[in-house]
Amino acid sequence: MPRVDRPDRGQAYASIYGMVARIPKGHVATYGSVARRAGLRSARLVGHALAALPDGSHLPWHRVVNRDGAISLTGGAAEHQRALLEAEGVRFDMRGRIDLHRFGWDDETPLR
DNA sequence: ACCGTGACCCCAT
DNA sequence: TATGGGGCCACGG
Repeated sequence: MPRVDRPDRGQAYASIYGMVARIPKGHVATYGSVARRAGLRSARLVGHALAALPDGSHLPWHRVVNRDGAISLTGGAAEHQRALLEAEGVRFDMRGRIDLHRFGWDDETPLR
């Protein structure tokens, strides 16, 4: 019997991908919120699952950012993600952060 | 099996 | 606002 609070990797990944697919265009969700919505307790697992996506994936992986509203990817990939978001209307401030009060999916509030 | 390393997050100070 | 420490999970050496 699999533990309900710790589903196997396949279940976890499926839940994560399902939630990411629901993020509306022009909005973003955080790793932590995706994890919670998917019934998981690890935000890291979300990042791990997204990193495992094939290049041609239709999933809107770029709509997932960290708690600060910033992009967690490093190097050129970060600029790619930012370009994809800006193309759908998401704005970044001077410090490269997104206002989650404005663009966060479903009442996502930073700072507790 | 142990340890380090992440597309992370939360709390206390 | 900024650190430090702990929790979380998968992977690779």
